Amino acid sequence: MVSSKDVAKLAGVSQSTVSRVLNNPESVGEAKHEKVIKAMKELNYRPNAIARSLVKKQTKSIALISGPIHNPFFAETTTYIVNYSKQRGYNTNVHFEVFGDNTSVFNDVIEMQVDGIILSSILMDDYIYDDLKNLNIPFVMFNRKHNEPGNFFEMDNLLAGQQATEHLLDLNHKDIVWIGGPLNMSTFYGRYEGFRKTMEEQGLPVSDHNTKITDTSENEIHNVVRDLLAERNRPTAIFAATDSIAIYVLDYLLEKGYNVPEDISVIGIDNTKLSQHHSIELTTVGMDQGINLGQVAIEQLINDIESKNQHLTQKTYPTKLYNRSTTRAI
Amino acid sequence: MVSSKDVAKLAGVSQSTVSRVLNNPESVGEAKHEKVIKAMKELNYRPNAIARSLVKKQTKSIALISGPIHNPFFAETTTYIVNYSKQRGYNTNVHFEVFGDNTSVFNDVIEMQVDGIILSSILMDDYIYDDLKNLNIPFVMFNRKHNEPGNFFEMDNLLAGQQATEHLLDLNHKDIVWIGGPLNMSTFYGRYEGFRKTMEEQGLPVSDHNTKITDTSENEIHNVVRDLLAERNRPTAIFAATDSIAIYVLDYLLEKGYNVPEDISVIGIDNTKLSQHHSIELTTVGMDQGINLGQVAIEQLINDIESKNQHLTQKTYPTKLYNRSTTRAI
DNA sequence: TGTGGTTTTGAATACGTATTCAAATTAGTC
DNA sequence: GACTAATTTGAATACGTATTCAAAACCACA
Repeated sequence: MVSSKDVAKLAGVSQSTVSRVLNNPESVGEAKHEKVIKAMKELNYRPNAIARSLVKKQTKSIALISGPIHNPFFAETTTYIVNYSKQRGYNTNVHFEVFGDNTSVFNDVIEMQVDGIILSSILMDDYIYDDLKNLNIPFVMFNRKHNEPGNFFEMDNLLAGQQATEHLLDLNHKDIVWIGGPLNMSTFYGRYEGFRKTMEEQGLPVSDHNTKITDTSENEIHNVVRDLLAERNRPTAIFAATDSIAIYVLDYLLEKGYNVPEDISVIGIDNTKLSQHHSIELTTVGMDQGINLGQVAIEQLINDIESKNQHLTQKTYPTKLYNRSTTRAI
Repeated sequence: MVSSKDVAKLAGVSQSTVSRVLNNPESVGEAKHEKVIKAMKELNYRPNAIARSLVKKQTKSIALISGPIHNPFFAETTTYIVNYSKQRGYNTNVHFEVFGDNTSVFNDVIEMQVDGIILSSILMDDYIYDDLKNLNIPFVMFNRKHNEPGNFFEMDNLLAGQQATEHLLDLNHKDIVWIGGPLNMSTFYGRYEGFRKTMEEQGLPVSDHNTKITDTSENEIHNVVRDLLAERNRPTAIFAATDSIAIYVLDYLLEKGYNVPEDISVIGIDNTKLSQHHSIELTTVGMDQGINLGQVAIEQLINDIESKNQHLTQKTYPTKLYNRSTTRAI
């Protein structure tokens, strides 16, 4: 490990001067400047970011706590977040949520002294929220949010749930099953409430019978669908709370020889890139094209980090139906 | 920022003792131990990982330089790598390759003093290889490799290229177009060579006419396919060098009203999860199910970091055909 | 040549932790 | 109770950088 001291010795200057060449080149004289540069090259010197972080009290890195990237929604946001952060000079520490308990993830993040945190993975009532606030470093939530106020960026989940349900109702479906994740995640909560309210407005019952809570894994989705198909009165439509779930549902239905939408309609939410693929053509609900929640959130986060402004930013984007090929009237 | 000094003061002990409670609890007496623990809780003390890294000369973090995760292959490897590293106590710094020039990515990585590097994104003749070696920290390559020897994990790309080509030849295709990325990436090079050799063994010509080099972006793939379809003699089969490319090709063909495989056959390589989806059923070539290159590579890397063993590990896994629904005889 | 002001430089210090080394305390034995 | 051995503790130092502060060097001008 060659340090700035080594460079200093070789160049015949003090370590301070080496440091200045790096951070304040115009403040050092022509002659020494050249000597230092030459010595750096000769020794192949690389400044130690860890040491710099310690003294400057900023690591130039952020933590991303993301949902699983087999879900194309999170693949898209993660890509944007990592690349944008790099462009702004920040490294990204990526963590994937641990379903059910993110405590250990948060502990890692906190010790790493990141300059900011961007997370999609928080529960509405997550006790971790207080820790996060006490850290006194900027953090933003995207996709999901917490009950307490904070910076967040989300789609209008309630509206999305309504629109998806209305679409199915318009197509005369009555036996609709909602498949989603835990209701203490704001996305699922909103999408479920949209479903429930719209159904009940039409006098249609919503109960355990037609709402299935899962951990959103492929396996469990398949199990749920298998059970559904085994019932005497099969649903005519499935409302998957995310595109990712919808795509698992489709996979299983097709595998078992069902035709979609002839035998059963499927709708998702998110309007991911994959849902648009012409092999899939998933009917879904999503925001205007071009809005990437990861994008707006990371821009906000880095601006917050650098300007230290403290006012909250909360955005809830409207949604609309993308009517494609996996739903039809009965 | 509450430091170990603050804890020490409150507990009435020295900072050394606080440090020992953290790292060597059995070496500190009962009474002081308790006092320290209590003070830590009271102050909500969190050790500063940056400071620890500086003195211990290890950051407990690794860098992943990955191909784009819209390619499901990389989504799968990234997931495994991040989760496994965490389990072994390492944070993962994720970087996505910059097509054409990864210099700035490597600079970031080097300065961050990571304990190891795992990368899929290196060119066969990448000059960065020397820098990497000179760093004297463990690194492993997966998927792609460099000309110089090093730790790597790959599929047998040459074999894969042969098998895909043979499959198409067996189906009587002669007008086959190969679409891939730059040939200085070992994956594309091997897959292309497998294609070229197999074609030429059958006396079929391989030239610019039927080999299309792209940057593998959706846009450019679409452009290539558009041009192909516009030609008087359309190819009867497309050999996409990755599943990701194949899936873009499929999308475009379907969008333009073509039927696959009736109008044109498409084969990929990688056997990604997505290729197995029943909406897609992509014929492809891949390794035995269950082998995740990211998995074997990250296990090796962390073992190398912790044992400092220096012998090379090089694995080239055999491949086989996964005959699904996007190819047929003519 | 001398004065005052400006620029360039280096010594010293801080960041928060782990660790070495020697001092202090405790335990164990007769 | 005295001595030795074992355990527990704290002071000092190191890690590699940025920064403060004062000294040194340079400059312009009379």
